[in-house]
Amino acid sequence: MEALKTKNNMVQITLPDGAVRAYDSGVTGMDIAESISKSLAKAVIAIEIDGELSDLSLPIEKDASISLIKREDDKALEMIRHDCAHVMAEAVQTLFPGTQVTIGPAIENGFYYDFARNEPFSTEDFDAIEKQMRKIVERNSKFVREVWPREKAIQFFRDKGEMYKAELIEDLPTSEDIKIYRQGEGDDGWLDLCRGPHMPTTKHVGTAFKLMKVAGAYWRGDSNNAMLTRIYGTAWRDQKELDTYLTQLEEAEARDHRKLGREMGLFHIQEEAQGSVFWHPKGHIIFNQMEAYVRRRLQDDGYNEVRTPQLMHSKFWKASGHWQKYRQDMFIVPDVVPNNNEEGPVYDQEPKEFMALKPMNCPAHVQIFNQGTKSYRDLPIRLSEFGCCHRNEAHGALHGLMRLRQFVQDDAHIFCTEDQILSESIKFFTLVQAMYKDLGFDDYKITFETRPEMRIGSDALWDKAETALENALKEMKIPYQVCEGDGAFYGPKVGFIIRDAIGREWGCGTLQLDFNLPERLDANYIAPDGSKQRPVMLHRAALGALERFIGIMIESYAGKLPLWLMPVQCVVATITGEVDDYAEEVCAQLKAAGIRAELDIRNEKINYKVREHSLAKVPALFVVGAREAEEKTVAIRRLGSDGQSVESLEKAIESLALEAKPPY
RNA sequence: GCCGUUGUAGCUCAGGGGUAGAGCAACGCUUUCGUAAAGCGUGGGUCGUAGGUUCAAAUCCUAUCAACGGCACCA
Repeated sequence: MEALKTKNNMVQITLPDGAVRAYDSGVTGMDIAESISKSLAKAVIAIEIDGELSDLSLPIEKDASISLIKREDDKALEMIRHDCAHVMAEAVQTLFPGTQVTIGPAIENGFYYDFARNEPFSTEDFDAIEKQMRKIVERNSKFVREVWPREKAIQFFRDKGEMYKAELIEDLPTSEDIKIYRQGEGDDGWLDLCRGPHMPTTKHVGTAFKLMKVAGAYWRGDSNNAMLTRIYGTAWRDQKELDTYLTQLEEAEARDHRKLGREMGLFHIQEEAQGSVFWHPKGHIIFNQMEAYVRRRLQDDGYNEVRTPQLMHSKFWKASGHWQKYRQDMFIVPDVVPNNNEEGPVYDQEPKEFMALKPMNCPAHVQIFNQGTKSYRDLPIRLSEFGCCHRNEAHGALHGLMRLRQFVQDDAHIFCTEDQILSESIKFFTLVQAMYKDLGFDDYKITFETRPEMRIGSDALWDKAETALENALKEMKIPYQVCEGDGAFYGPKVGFIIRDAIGREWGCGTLQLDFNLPERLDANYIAPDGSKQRPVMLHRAALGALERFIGIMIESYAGKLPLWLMPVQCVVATITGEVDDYAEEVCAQLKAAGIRAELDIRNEKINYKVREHSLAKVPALFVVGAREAEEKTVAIRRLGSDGQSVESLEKAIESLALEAKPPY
């Protein structure tokens, strides 16, 4: 390519294919598009300048690499959604005068906008709002970007009664321009404070959007502030994409673990024990299998399993700091024997001493560590427990198996020296990765969460802890997301996050580095020089709460769990009553081979049995009729296939038993 | 905890000021049948709970509880 000379008033624009063109300084994305082709100018909706999305109308005043974004590009989705939020806000303010606007970002699959209004919206308003939105889109107004003086902007919104917007502007850093986007004609056009960028006109929003739900949301995410009304919507490039999304959503809702749990007879929750699970026989098989699996993994990774008290004196929780931070969410009981009468307990004296159901296991594990004298030679000590914990979670937080008041963690605490932090962390990350792979999860997010505002321990200690933990992550070369301020009150935290059927994220595995609790609970070991030293404590759970993990697995597998976890692995179903004896023999042999098998010799047609067991998600159906009994075979029908294969009984059992082996 | 929605048989849902209805499931009888629902019959609910209005409430009102969707929280 011929080298281009840069003149003072020219900028060099590098296109995605590497071509460099010179334009007058102040050239806009639209100018560039027009200079390339008319059709491109028609299709383009935004420009990426040095990797940052911007308005097509923004003048470019220095050399840059750019890429023109068309409406069909993936990157356009975010803009369609953001613009759609603006269109919705205008629609709402048109239909409901007096409603204040606050913020309205694009989110995954759509957008939302938070409104302040005395009367909350209801889904019955959606039709009218959507209709108004379509009018605004059809109006095809330009999105015009304006930069206002700060004071004018504040005054303008105050005069309009938009106190939230005025507050937002006041809090913007003074270095930042106050950008206003107008989407109507003239001075009366609807406008909003916005960082941008936007597409050229409202028409680009298109028609593939739908309002989804209303919800409450606190102003600025703070529960001390006013509650606003949030309207969620979804928006796509075309109707087909929207339809696909809505269908997916419907299918995902059918995988809801609460629905499947009931249908498959796994568990239930009732209001007399809200937030706690009644595991039914079938569900408890899954629970036990998971626990056994974890136990095998931990045993081979050098852990020692323990079991500690449910109720412990409050002094431990005070010493650990949990009392100070979490006592509102703890189940606390007086440490005296009351007279229990019809109404409840009666105390002769006001109780002064208290016990608490353990909300977590760490202080108990420290008590075990503290028994006897520990030498540096003993470290690391890894104490594991299927710890049953109780937390009095807020009502609104409870969610099926995902968020409970009573749950079992695959918890463990590793007591080690500072030198061992890196190797122990890596050992744990390796274990978690192997376990998630075993269980069929390769899509999970890893977070690195740093010191929160409410915390114990000195900043120096936190510096040390955060560096050590982050180093372990870096050493493993795993991509992770930093979440400032999200750590535990005693130390920084790595989180393993998995999504449920409809995309909600749930924290599962975790590793927390803690220099604080050993200090507070006076844990120590004898160092090589004979001095007493504090061990470091690693709090870790691979799956987290077993209940939650099982819930996620149910959703992820749509109830069709791996064979080793399925409560009923095989049903032997007869075609006629004449082969009952053979069917019983088949079932007995399956059980002898370690398969969880059931017999179905009911007087029902085979079609009926096949349908019923398929709906119950029985992974393998062994059908036997006169032919099979005669030949000592079974007709195998596997869940999800509509055909069947006939195999000798021996071979069928052998291959099923092999498949039913747990992954570890 | 906050905002909104919902709460009728085991499940899915209809109804709606005059004293409860369907399908599936359950139970009984008939049918012994070759890969996703055989036929007939029977039983089952005081409509989340507590008050109130009314001659009369499941239906209207109030309170309350729970579930659901978000928000906040999540050691």
